[in-house]
Amino acid sequence: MFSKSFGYAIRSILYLALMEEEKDKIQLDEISEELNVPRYFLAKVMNKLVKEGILDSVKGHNGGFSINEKTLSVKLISIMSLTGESSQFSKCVLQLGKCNASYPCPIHDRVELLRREWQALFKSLTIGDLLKKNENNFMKSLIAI
Amino acid sequence: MFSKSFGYAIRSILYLALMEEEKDKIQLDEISEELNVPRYFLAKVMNKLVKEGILDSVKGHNGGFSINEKTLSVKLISIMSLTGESSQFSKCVLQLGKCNASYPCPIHDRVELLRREWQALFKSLTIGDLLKKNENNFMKSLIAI
DNA sequence: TTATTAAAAGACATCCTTGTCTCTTAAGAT
DNA sequence: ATCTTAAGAGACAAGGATGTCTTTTAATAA
Repeated sequence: MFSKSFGYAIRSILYLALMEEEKDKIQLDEISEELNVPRYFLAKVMNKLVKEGILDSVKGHNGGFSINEKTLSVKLISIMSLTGESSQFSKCVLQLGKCNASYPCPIHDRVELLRREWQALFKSLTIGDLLKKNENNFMKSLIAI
Repeated sequence: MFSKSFGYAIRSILYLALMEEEKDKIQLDEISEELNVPRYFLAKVMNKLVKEGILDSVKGHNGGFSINEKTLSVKLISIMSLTGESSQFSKCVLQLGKCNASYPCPIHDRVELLRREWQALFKSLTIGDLLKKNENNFMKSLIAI
């Protein structure tokens, strides 16, 4: 349902946001170690985020990744389309090419309702929203076991 | 989100149920042709359904697949676990191994609500329920384009 | 019993996601 | 200018879902 890339992306962004006061730039090595995420694979995910303008990066000495003015307002749905799962919201559960309100598959209507809720959630939720939940030991919850 | 196997399974079962009055046994060839589904792959899916007792099959001359007394009461969630997507209901969206009500990830709570609805839907819906929607040209909606 | 039929079983290829490694590029330190 | 550092780019491998083909097994017809 949700790819690993998506999870890695969200967690990395949140990590950068939470660490922003301590350091303005954070290296890939630190992120992958702290969050327990495969380093080289994460590099590609981060790269996509940078290209999309969701994060900033600087090469070379004292380089690294950082959030920018846009980051906190990015909606989760944007990150989902980057990592390729937004099609989930439109694909027919029964894998029919043609399935819509006029020619519904046998579960179309019931599934459509729930889908709308998911879509609404990820269209409205931003990175900033997630950070607001940062009451207590939030950082710990980013780390994979 | 939902595998092709799942879609193939549901559609095949519904096809068998709808054709029951015409023929008591239907061959793989007919199903795969009518529903536009890859033949050999479908064979494996059907085989799982038979092993699970959801469908019956007879080998050899005049053999084929058919529904049984159990079929209509089978819940969609059972077919989902056969085709391997029921784990979707428990896996953390951020791919964290440890994510629960006590140690929630940043989106845990909101996702959990929606998940419960999905789970409830597929735990309650049966093949028979889907057939009740068979008001008009339902069969057409089983055929992939 | 033998031939035919159709499912079952198993080998193999393909595609996509994930994961790993090496080389290149660019930024800062010296 | 040169060296060091860290991101970027590209090649490659592993794994699972999907798709294809061949061989085996079992049921019926003859």
